Amino acid sequence: MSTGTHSEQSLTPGARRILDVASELFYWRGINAVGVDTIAAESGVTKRTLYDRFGSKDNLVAAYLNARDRRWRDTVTARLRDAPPDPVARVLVPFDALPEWLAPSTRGCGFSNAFAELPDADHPGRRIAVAEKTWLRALFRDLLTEAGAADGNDVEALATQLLSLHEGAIISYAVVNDDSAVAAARAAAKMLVTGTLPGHLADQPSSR
Amino acid sequence: MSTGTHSEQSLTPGARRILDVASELFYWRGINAVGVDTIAAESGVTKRTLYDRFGSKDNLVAAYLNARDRRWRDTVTARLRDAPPDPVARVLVPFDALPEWLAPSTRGCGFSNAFAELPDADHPGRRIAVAEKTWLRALFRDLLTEAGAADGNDVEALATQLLSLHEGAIISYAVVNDDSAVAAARAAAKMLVTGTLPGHLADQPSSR
DNA sequence: CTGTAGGTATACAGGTCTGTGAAGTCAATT
DNA sequence: AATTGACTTCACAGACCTGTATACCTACAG
Repeated sequence: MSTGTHSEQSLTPGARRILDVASELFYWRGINAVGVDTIAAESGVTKRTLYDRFGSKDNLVAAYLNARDRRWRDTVTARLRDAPPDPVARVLVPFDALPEWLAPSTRGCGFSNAFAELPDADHPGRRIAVAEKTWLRALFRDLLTEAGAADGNDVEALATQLLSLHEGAIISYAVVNDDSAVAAARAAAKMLVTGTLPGHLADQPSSR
Repeated sequence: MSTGTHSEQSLTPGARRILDVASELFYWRGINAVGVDTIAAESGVTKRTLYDRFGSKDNLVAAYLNARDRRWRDTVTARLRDAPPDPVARVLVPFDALPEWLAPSTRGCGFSNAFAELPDADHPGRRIAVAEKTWLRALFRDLLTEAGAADGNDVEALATQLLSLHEGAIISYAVVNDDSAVAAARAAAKMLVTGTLPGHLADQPSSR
């Protein structure tokens, strides 16, 4: 029992600190490079407490990715809520959220990194990483549909293209250290969207 | 001495086997998840030999990435050599090389993965990963220039966009398991290139 | 007053990690 | 005949890994 199912804010103070410290260390040093001893020590907590709260390192990794996933989705949906109604602009919202999300980081995307570190398809952490990208792709698809794209191959292909641009921008930014990567990817995304959508300005609420 | 500087084909049979095995294991299981004991055993070689040939695990990691980098660059340049002279098609060659390069893999890009696993900026392996992406971006820039793009911001931004599409396609393919990701990214790249280049068909050998 | 939850401290089991040391084998070159 | 390169076997250091066990402390709720 213990953790995993609820995963809510029902964390004890110690567990909260453990998760915060673990998140920081997992992201910056890598999941496999950080041991539970370090996490416990850095949290001001004994290893016993860590295992009482989280059960295993794998669970802690999953909790880290889950929390990160929720933060990311909340960030995007909040920006969508406050975004202007222009449908094309809304499609680009995930790109607008990126600079703040990536901050100064040279560490790239925590989910892609986790994917790289967890080859086991059954690892709960890997599943969360996959779910995050799947969610983002679905979000692009939905936003495109709202923007008046006809259902069909075009929407699917365009959603994939936007996802690729998005993920690739993070890599270009982190690996090649290209500060303009996100803005460039956003511009490319805009071009693709306006170039593919049928009503090129899509002002009227679609043809349905 | 020993390894690192020459890095050529001057490998002893044992070293060759070690490098082959290590490459396979590092790619599929992750660098930090594979120990030298496993590599030595799987190579039919003692740990002593491994250290005599490569000096350290970090060196072996660097050798792995170096070899992979060379294979990738050779693949792309060979395809460029055999490619038709159409300048736009030549820009897309790295995308055409992807399906064969990624094969059935669900493990994504070995360099991005290494980047995720090696947070230390001084690690020789990380440098190689960065160099690979930097090279690809420069290649896109050069191919765009040959395609008649005017020097300036456009070329730089477009090169970044192509790199992002390229890297993102690998992630979409590996993480989301989207088989069409590479083709979609290629189509997007084509759209961006033809939409941005001045001479929209760029048939004449540029304006210089 | 008696549990229970959330801790603490310490020790340890059983393993794996990278890396080295000492001594020796075998084949090819010089 | 001597040397060198490639390699083996075995042992070991010293650190780190995940995970558990024993025992105690404190605050609070029924």
